[in-house]
Amino acid sequence: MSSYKDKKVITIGIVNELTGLSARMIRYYETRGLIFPDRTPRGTRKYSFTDVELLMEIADKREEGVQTYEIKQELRNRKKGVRDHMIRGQLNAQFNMRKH
Amino acid sequence: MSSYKDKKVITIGIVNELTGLSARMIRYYETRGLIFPDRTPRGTRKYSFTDVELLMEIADKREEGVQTYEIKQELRNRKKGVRDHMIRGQLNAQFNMRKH
DNA sequence: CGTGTAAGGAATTCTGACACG
DNA sequence: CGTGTAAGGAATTCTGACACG
Repeated sequence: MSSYKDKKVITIGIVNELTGLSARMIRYYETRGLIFPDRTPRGTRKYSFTDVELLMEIADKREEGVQTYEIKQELRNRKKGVRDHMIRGQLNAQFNMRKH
Repeated sequence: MSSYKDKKVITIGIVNELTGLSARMIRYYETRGLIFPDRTPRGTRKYSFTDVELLMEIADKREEGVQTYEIKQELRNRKKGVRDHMIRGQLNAQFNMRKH
């Protein structure tokens, strides 16, 4: 299910190059619960390409004036959407099993 | 044609974690022409997942006692294989165009 | 040939805080 | 609330070189 896109291997400086967001902003979005980098043994943050994409979405929202808290709500709902989708998938699988 | 796998965004420390190869070895394989990282503006090396995979292959070859020069030959031939494959693809495309 | 290591410097990252608003 | 910045320290990376073999 996961792949290179989800491997957390990008340091904050590179994320800055990729997204245009300052390290300060990137760290702040973490304290606000929008993003969850891994850490190396000594604490350096590591991000995935998925994280980078999310940060770019966050940047867009912020430019529209959306506050971090609201963005967090949206992300929460989106996750719920994914969960529902997976549950629906499971139910369908069970249904199909009984059908045959 | 390219994707996340080919984006050069991984620093040498992370590559070390991922491959188990020492920074010294990783740099050495570069001087031997086996691997070609990008650089940040100030010279820090950046690798792709493809590079990481290649380094693991190189590590295997080295364990078998294959010298870097020989590994380079193999890589050269492999590239040639890719080129031929692409040329063949183009020829086939032209052939098929005339067929119809 | 391939890799380790000590050396010295430059650039990176981290945290907590003050600033503005 | 969101972001910049100066501060001080710790960890990273870089290059050129000596070592062994």
